[in-house]
Amino acid sequence: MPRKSPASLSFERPLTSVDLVIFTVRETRLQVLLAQRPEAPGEPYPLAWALPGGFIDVDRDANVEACARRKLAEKTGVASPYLEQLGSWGSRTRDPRGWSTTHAYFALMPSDGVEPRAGGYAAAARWHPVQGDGVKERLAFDHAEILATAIERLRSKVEYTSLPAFLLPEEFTLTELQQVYEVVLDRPLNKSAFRTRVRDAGLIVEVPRQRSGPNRPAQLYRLKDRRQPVFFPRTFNPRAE
Amino acid sequence: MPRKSPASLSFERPLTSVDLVIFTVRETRLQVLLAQRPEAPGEPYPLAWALPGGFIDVDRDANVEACARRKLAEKTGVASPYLEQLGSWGSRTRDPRGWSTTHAYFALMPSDGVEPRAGGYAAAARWHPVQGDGVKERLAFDHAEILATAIERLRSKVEYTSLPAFLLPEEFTLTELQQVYEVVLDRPLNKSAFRTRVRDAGLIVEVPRQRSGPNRPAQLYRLKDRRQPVFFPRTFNPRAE
DNA sequence: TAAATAGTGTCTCTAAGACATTATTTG
DNA sequence: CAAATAATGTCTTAGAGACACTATTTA
Repeated sequence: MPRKSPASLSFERPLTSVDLVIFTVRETRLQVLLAQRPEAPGEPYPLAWALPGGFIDVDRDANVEACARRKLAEKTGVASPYLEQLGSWGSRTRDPRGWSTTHAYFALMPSDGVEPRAGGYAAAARWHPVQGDGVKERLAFDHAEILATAIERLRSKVEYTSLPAFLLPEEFTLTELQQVYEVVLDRPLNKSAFRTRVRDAGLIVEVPRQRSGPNRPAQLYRLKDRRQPVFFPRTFNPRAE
Repeated sequence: MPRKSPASLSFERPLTSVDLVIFTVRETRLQVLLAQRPEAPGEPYPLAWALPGGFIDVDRDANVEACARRKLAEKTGVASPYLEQLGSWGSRTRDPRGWSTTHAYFALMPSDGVEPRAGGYAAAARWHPVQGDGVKERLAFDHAEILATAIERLRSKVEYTSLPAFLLPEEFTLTELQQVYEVVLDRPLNKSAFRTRVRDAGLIVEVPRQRSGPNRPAQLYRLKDRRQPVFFPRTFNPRAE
């Protein structure tokens, strides 16, 4: 039996925030956008790196996802990247200011033309290369755990979905697409198997253009659907989860 | 720029709850545990069926998962079933009492020996058969959406993991295991392929007992690990997500 | 024509699907 | 032995992996 009557709603409420794990690939590395914590009095983890995010504003945000999109636009200026919910975390101890919960989202976007914006209370925002299951810097709150979960989810889904395509600009070659897969998975993939799989899945369409270089030009493609990933019938490596 | 200073923490906080989607298989059907909403004044959706759950108690619950386990034990008496986070929902309108968020978990348990308990403020709790992407009854709040997400997640994971094994009692035959898969997926599976897959995955061990009937007795097995599911190298049906 | 990368073909291997066959119990 | 279900075997097929080979551009 609960000791308090829920009907009264007079009990203490946890803090509620949203955090974003924003991935891109630049310089052939998987990178994540981090914001530096403000130094203002009362702010925990001053100057530490953290996932961009913040408290839900019950007046401005109609729902949690809208809050995530708002913060995403504030940080990156990108209007409609791929966004999916990662999960939620909440405990008495994760924030020194009290019982708090956070709703974590992860976003994938091309790196071209995205310059991190400081904005809000964050002192600075910067791309950080992913190394193993995190970044070099020590993160604020439980953000290392959230980031590790996001990386794990991304790597796992990359085995059997077209997610990495959202890390590329509008038009790309099949080789570029394969390279993004290889960067995220951190292992080489078979070329002909990769191309057959991508073609059979019907997730891309040719555009009437080619990428030129000091070699045979490559056919350019774009995604059929920029919102939803496609699922492949098998994982890449039978050993994978 | 935020209009309010987060440092003060004086802004309004959403309500925070946890909801459970508890699945079992009984009478060869997938069933979900629902609780009836109380009729007390101030309570929304009186007498409607809803997912069991309730507000986080910042004094009793150390974290969100602990809160979920507490509520699970209150409703079913089962101490350690399979439990995984499903996601979170939150909006200004999902609860008439104000901006609210919920952290949804889904649990799998054997039906033997579990009698739903009323407990707490819920008037009654009962197993409801799953039909399609929900149940026959109209659910309170946005619980139909949460339930549909849980069913989708379960069906999807059943294609490539050993999750259904958590719906069975400690000891089971391979035929019983296959039947649970077929109930959840709502389609027949190939017998020899199923057995090869389950054996090769090494998720079960023989117990020195057999199930007798008016026919050849069947070997009994138990799970090697009652906590984590095993991932298969491919989905059952190549057509699946 | 050499360098470089794009793109394809062949052969093998793993595991699922269809379906038949054998095995072991009870009545 | 008949009935019933357990358990296995055979053959086919889809798609990944390894790796060689051909194609097309620029310098």
